[in-house]
Amino acid sequence: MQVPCADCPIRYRAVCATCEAGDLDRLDASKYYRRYQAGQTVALAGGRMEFVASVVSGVAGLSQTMEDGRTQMVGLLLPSDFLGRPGRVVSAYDVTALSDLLLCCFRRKPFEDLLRSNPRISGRLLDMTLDDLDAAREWLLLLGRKSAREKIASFLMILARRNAALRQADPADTALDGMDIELPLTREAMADYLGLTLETVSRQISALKRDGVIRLSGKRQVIVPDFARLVAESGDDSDGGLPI
Amino acid sequence: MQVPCADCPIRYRAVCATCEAGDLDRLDASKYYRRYQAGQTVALAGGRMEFVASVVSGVAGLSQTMEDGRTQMVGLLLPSDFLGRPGRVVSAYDVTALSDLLLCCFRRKPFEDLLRSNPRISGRLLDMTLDDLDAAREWLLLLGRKSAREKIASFLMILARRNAALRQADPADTALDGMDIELPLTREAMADYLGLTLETVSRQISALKRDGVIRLSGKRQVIVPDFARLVAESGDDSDGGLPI
DNA sequence: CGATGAGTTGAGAGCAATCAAGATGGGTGG
DNA sequence: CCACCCATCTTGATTGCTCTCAACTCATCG
Repeated sequence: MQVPCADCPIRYRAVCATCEAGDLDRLDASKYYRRYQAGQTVALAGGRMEFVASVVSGVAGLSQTMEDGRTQMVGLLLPSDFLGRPGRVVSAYDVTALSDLLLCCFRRKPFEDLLRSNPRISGRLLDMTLDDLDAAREWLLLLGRKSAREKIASFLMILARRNAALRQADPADTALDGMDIELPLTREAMADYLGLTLETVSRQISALKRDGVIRLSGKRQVIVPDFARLVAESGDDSDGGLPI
Repeated sequence: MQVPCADCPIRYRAVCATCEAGDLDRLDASKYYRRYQAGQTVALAGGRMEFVASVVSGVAGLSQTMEDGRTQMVGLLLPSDFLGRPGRVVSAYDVTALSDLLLCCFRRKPFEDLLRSNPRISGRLLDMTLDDLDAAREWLLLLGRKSAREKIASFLMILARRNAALRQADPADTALDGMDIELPLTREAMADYLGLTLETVSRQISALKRDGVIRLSGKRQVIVPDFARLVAESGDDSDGGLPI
């Protein structure tokens, strides 16, 4: 049921990436797995979250809701991403399992002790947080300035790049032609993420399909015949941006 | 010209907040001040930035530009904020002085050595980065879901809260009635920040003034007679959100 | 086989962008 | 001291993209 850290599929990408054998023993001792079904709530904004965790498999979303019900997803956690803020037990966001989700959880106290005593882990967490910040800033550009069509194209690119990174493939654009992308989100979740309505998401996906930028197999499987074309549609610079 | 760390106006809010006397001596030894005039470029995206820094006074903006010229500001650095990413000499963003700006700069090598050897500083930087990430996520909600009017109101709130925090005042809403807010940005810079055009910014400021939510003295000075009213206009929850 | 949730498509409305003039105000030079 | 200039800001008219509201399709599951 629970995999030892040394055999973990996200061993070299998660917060534990820079750990040495001794560190892993301490993590192994204080960790436990938790599963959530698609749609389940992991934590509520303002509620206590007694652990921090790494996403082992599946997708989780962080979202904020306004009084009148408008919601915006503000974080998308894929395998190896870190969930929770050390030193703060109260969650600032709603955390939802967008697909079936497996978390590797650490009780706060031992994890925070480890953070304080182990510069390899705290340094790794700082690096990951800085990456999250860069990703959030990419997202600011997307939400502030991109058209609906560009938003969809950008989102597909992100998923493709993350997929490639997890498969250890070269994330250079040219290597991604013909890749199929599994959409782990409903149209509504995509809309929450992209600052659109689900109807607009649906329309733009249809339009990209009609224009030959993507092909669909089922509702949730996207094939990108020409990745450079997708990049052009996204409005991004030609280079791949920051490494994931 | 250069103030010793112990007398620094941002001593207890910047990256050096948790330093002890000995740490400050090392910082004092490797720091130097740099001034920029409003509008000057501090660094270009893709260019080298040989230092990291704390903002002592003034305002700096981080922004991203798309190929066709659309720009989005992705960070607003006020006094005590940290500029630059340790371990990465190439700037990911354009950095501009939005007003006259004074930076307390640290050469990378000594600062990164200090980060590695001193858990007080690295812990403080992690905390500040997590705060930046929370702020960026607030901004995602603003860009993704708020109306132009709500964006302007939210922006004024942020400035008011930061002002209050710097003056060590209680950032509780009730204490802020009658506060005057100096806008350190042009309408265009505000538009870049809010994902709007400068015309829309101007129109919405006029509308808020017409409706009695704010008063203006000159173009750049805003008076908020009733802070709760401004909060209501911003669409935020009634509580103050996360501390700045 | 009806019920349900997810997704698609259409028609119309509304908000902010765009295009286009003016207004304001601080600084400079005659 | 005044006239002019330029950047900044304001305001108006129109356009266009996305939202809203609504109907319909499709697959899955009791």
